[in-house]
Order: sequence, then structure tokens, then C-alpha cells
Amino acid sequence: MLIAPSILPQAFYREDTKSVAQALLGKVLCHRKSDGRLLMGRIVETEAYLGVDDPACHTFKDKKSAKNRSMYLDGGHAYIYVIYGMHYCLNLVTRTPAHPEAVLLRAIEPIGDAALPAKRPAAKANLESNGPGKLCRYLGLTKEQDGVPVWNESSGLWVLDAPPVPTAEVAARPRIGVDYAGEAAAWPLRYYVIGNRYVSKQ
DNA sequence: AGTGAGATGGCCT
DNA sequence: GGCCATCTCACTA
Repeated sequence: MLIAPSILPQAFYREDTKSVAQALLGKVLCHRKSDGRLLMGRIVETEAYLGVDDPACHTFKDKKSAKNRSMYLDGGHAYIYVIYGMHYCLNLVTRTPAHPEAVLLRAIEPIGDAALPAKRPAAKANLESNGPGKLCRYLGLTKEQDGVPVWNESSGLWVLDAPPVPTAEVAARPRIGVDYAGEAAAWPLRYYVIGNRYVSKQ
């Protein structure tokens, strides 16, 4: 008999951002699309963005804008923005509005319906969610989900609890694509499951 | 294996 | 007018 998996509560996301980024590894991201299909994936790669004191973060120096509006919501909301004009990136907001921080979800391992065989060459068939832009495309996430709460199913986007990944299987490395951020570019705020094939870069 | 460029749009100064 | 928390394909070797 299976135990019903529980949805991570809002309190989970109000904790320290680095801790949340690591704790999210192994959890199961779920999206109920408007057509009813449920897409799921096990989170295997994340990055922490540490708010007003982090030059790589969109809320560096407490700069508010139309784009980063959702980062000033309470912990447990989604923050989705457009990058390079054609890709979406999904973040989960952490802490509280006084500390606008977030965790970028960079890669998931498809499970359930999402693991259906893809109409792609074999080499690429199972690599459709190994990167922040590809993850959103795969789950069907767009600006429509920007700002929605993720601690219950009503928003269509939520995260199921799952056993934590042992710390010995987690690597911490510099974040990707933030070379402009000075010394912050070297901060080891990217976390991933060592050896998992869906991690965007080893 | 590694480098480079193009696609493409919203928001920034 | 320029900049991206990206991805893909086309090159070189």
C-alpha cells in the first residue's frame, strides 16, 4: 500500500535560501496543464539567488521592476521570466517579501507521464528537461504561471515531498551564466545530484 | 571537445 | 540601443 505523497507546505520555502535549494533536490515538481495532463519530474539541479546582496540576483540592491515583481511575493510563489526572448526560467521564491530571494530550477528527471517516449532521435529522447529553458518548455510553463502559489494543487503547479538526496551525492559549484556578477560568479550556489544524466552540465 | 553565432523579446538606461 | 540565470546548430580540429 502506497502512502499518498504530500505537497511541500509554504513554510518549506520560507527557510534559508541555500538550504531550500539543496532540500529541493529529489523533490517532485508537478504541473497540471490546462488540457488535464499531469507532467512531473524529479528535481536534480538548482541554483540559489540571494537577494539584495547578490550581484547575480534580479533583486540586487533591492531593485524592483515589472519583471521581478514576483520575487517580492512571500516564499512559496513561482517566479517565471523570459530570457533571451524565447525561453522561460522557473524559480521558486524563498523567505519573505523583506528578503526577495529565490531558487532557480535548472533540471528535472522526467517521471510518470512526462517520461513518455519522445519523437526525437534516440540520443536526445530523454534529454528534454536538462536546462532551465528546456525544463519550462517540457512542463509547458509560461508567464501564465508567474506569481502563482505552489503549496497546493489549485494553481496547477506544486512540489511533492520525497526523501532527501544524501549530502554525499550533492555537488555545490558556481552558478551558470552569471559571469557578469564579479566575485559572486564564483559563489558555489549551484547544487546538483552527482552523476545524474539530466543535470545540465557536470 | 570546444568555440561561435543566431534566434528573439521584454525590460533596462 | 543593449543586455541577458538559454539552446541549437554549424563550424574547426
